[in-house]
Amino acid sequence: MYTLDQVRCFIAVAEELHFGRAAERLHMTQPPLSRQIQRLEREIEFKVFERTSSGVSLTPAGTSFLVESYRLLDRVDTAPRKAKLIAEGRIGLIRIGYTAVSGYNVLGHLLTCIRKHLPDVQVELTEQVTSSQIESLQNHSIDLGLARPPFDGEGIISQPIYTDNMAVVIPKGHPLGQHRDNVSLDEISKYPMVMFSPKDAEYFHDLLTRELGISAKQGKFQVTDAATIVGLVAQDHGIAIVPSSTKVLGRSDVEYLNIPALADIAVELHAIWHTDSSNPVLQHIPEIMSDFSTQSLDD
Amino acid sequence: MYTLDQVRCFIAVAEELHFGRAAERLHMTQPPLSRQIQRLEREIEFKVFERTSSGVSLTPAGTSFLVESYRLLDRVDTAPRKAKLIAEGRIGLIRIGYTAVSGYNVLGHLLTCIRKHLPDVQVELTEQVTSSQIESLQNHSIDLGLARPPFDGEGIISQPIYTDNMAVVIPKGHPLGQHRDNVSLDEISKYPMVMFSPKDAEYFHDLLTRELGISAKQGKFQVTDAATIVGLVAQDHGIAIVPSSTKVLGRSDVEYLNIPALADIAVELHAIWHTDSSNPVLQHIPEIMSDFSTQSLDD
DNA sequence: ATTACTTACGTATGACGTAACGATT
DNA sequence: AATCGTTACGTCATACGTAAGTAAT
Repeated sequence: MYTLDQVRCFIAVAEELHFGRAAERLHMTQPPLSRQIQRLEREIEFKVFERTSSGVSLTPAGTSFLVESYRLLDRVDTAPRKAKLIAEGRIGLIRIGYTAVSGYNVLGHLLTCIRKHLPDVQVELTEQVTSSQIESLQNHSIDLGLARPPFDGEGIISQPIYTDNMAVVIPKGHPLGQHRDNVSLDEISKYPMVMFSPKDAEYFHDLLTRELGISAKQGKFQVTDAATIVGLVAQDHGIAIVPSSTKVLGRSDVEYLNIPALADIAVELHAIWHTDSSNPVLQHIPEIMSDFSTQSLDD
Repeated sequence: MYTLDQVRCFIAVAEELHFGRAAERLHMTQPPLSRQIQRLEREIEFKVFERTSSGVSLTPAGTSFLVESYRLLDRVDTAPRKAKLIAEGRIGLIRIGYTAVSGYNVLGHLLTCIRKHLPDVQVELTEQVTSSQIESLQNHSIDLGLARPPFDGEGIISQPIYTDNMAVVIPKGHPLGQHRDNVSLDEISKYPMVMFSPKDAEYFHDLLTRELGISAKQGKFQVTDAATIVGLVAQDHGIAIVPSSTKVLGRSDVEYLNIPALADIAVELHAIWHTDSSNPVLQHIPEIMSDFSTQSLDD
């Protein structure tokens, strides 16, 4: 097999079309250069130069081999640097799972931070409920999740990234709208509600039932996706308690009430990842998160 | 700079994760292998292996460098073969200029032959009149042309590829249609004609005026493109004498007359190329042409 | 003690440089 | 005669293998 030195010799001669000058450029004398070329030609089994009376010229195959040689040396040069960048997590891919609600608000800001810190890292996004994200993290089919507690999977690390609060959403013109922002929970309990699913929206479901004492039976529908809940509310299928960030859905057919009973209820979104993920991009999560937390998310 | 031998050593150890076995696979002993890896690590300035008590493992950067190494060695392996194939004209690009009429018929068959002989050669097609093809050949902006004589450019080589004949084209329902295929030239001269342009369709223009003695003045329009001529005939702007291969245009609003006066008029299409084209694909023109000539073009 | 990688040292392959050679203008 | 690439030959660097060393189980 031929060597990189031979390729470098070849390129020099091909560029100079003169063994003497090429040797000079390579800080060597003609004879060993000549031998290197001969050896290269023996290894690759074709002549790269035509040695005529009037000088040296590339053969057709040599001409083609020259461009291949450039590419080869380029790869030789970039391979270690690229490997280092990959290992440092500065280039590569990060696959992120996110809950639908986080997509309304937090995700965009997170992507901005990622872009800022790691401009050459590709991002792949998949909408997934929390339980599915944990499974994917353990499969190693995603690298990072944006999810709601609890995280009971093995090896899952979580860090709070954003705190939202809950609000009552009612259809436009609903009687509760009259009292604006000063409604008690008891009041609300009189109306049928669209509830979060206990399975795929465990966090919100438990929050409503446990923390607020709302009966699951009050819900005529059990829905996973907050956007769907708001949609059902708009179409008069009940009222609901949803994260405030659903406001960015921008629906004009609903109203939000920031009632006192919900004022102290904080709903947390966490970034989660797996301890033994091999993706080097995750190294930068701390710096990205700390940058993220300095930004205002209000809109 | 690191060497390919070092890369091969690295791959062996990375695959075995064991210096001893890797050395065995490389038909050498552990010490020099160990030194090769050390040297590699010194050259690329990062450690590729973690030497722990419990054995050898790849560092993150080493893991990335492994995939780069595979690609590198792959290129080392393919570069000479690729160069040889390019030089032999078995892979690469051939840029072909063709006249509009040749596109109706000959071009397709030629491409079939090229595909058959040179399945891995890409073909780029540009419609050009003969004079423009010659210019492009001299510019080296095309490699091959399909054109009509004469070829008076410097260094142009031509070879006949297809012989067509001329036919009278008349609009459907035209009085000449009654006599079907038994019309004299004199008869035709009574009707206004759509003529070929003397500049961009020199070959056909000269054929009609010189060989058949048709006066240029008989033409109300002078047109470059045969398809346009047939279109104008269809719309009753005159009759015309055009190559028979325009029949493949498939227009039902015109009729063709194969009159005796045109029976012996052969119109030739040539493949043309330039002596000092550097495109190695042209080496295969002879074989392609001889294969082409054994095929029937009638449809 | 054994296993496995690294360091030390002597040997040999091979790459360089000088010198001589051959071919062309 | 001069230029330029190749062959011949002696020297030195580099890479190998053997042997000894070191660290961990």
